[in-house]
Amino acid sequence: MLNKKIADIFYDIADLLELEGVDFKPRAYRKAARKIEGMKEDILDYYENDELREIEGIGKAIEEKINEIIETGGLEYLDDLKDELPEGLIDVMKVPDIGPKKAKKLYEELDITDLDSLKESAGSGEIREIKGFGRKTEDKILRGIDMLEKISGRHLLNEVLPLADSLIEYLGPDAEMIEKAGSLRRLKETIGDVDILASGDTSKLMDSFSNYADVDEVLVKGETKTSVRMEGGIQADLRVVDKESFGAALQYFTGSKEHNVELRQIAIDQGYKLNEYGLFSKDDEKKVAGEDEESIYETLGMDWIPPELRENRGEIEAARNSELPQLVEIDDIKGDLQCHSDWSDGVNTILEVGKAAQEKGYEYIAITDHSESLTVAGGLDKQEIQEREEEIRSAQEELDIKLLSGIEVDIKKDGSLDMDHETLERLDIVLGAVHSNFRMEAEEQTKRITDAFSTGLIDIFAHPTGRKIGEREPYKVDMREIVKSARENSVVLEINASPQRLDLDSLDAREAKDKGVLISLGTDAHGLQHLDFMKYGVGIARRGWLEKDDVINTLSYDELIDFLKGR
DNA sequence: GCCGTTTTCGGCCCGACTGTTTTCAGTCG
Repeated sequence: MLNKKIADIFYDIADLLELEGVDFKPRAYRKAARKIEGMKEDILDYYENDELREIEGIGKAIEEKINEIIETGGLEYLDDLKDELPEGLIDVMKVPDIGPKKAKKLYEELDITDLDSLKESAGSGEIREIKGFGRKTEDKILRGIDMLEKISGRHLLNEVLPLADSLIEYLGPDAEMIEKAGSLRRLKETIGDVDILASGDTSKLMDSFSNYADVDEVLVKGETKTSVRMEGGIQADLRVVDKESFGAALQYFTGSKEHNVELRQIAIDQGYKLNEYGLFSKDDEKKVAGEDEESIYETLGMDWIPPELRENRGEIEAARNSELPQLVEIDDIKGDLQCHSDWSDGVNTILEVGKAAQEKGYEYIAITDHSESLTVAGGLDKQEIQEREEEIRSAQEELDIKLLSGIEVDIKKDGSLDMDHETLERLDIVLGAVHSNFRMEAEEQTKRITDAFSTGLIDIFAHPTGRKIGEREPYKVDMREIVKSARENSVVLEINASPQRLDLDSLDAREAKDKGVLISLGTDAHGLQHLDFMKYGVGIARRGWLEKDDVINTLSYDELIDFLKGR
């Protein structure tokens, strides 16, 4: 989509300008990028109607740049910036604790131009010799690079899933059957590459696939498999199989590897052989199943296992005993329990958020703006919360769904809450969250959080580990203690559905469920398009074995209000 | 670079923390 492309260009410009030490411009470009990225409308419409300037954050200069991008496909200004400083420095800045100043200094002093040269220099110990740097910084750089490498080559769900869906739609007419496979079908938090399985006219499918508009380069093109690299560096594989083997291939290519190893062993034990072509009897090599997945699982004496559970974490045994959970589904979700309005750092008005939620068919949505101490996000004080109340009331009059007046209140370093208790008690819903002092020791951090729980004022603990995938490690915390305290204080733990958070992760979510703690799903939307993140949260919930009753978003509005009042 | 108006340029979010210093710069949220 063009909005995304333009936004990405502006983000790059902002980074490069920051490296040059330019003031304020980066902020202007980021603001414009965020606005464009978050718009529901196609920016092309604004361009065609000559209305770009009406978008907040777009003035004369940025309008001209958008025109240039639309008309020429590129932007000279960005090319010039890249000539002045190596593009790889943008990656260097992704290492925690390296910002524009340090990145530029590393470039000037040690000729570090990208992550590779940074790693080399940090490893050789020459970074600590630079003024302003030291041993600790050097260590931290090495650890930071490690983290980045761990997810390098992997992509967030929200980058990959829409891409896979449009590919499937595009290939659909040529295919008799077509499905996502791999970690994408299992809805894993990060995705290596896009796996698509199809049956139909092989050569036609392969040709269509390699001629897809977003394909940058065809890597492999063969009889059964074609691999391409798409715009943005994501690799996509298309495999074509016979219709008779589709189920077996889908099972095989969905994985996980661990699940498949276990399943194949079970097949052997029962006198079968399982591979991507089917389930075969060992005696006469006759195919006994394979056209669909269900027949394979059934023949092996178990229920069909939803892809999200296929991690060899007990699902096979449960399937054999017909004890698989009835996993929560997206259609069970009646509302979104974390989102931000323009009262804090969201881009949309409360009414806009409410209308969008209404269009999604929700019964309710919680407006949970930040509290005062999160100044970067324009957090609200007591007075502003009261003023916001007015707007919520008037928005409510125009809506068929219910707005919950809420807050995402900061849990301060000492475990106290960043808002007076009377105000919190008056609100419909209170999310507590940690946004500062990430580096406390586990014991201290845990106490901070459990102390906050014991105020009795927190309904939901938001993004419980604070991780940002590929950007920030979770803070150190004793999750078992948190879960225990949540149970004791009737605090609900959130699965934050934002694809870069997905926090709790599926393992912690399952642990919470096992200990009798309820889960809430919140998209943490800062723009309307983020409301669509709910499906990723549901994915994590499913991977965490959660059922409808484990998730409070499945409650009707009345039930939810009763629950919040009664807890 | 945008915005808003004191209509022509000044203000733009800023406090906490860390690691490096020896009183502060850089990063982060």
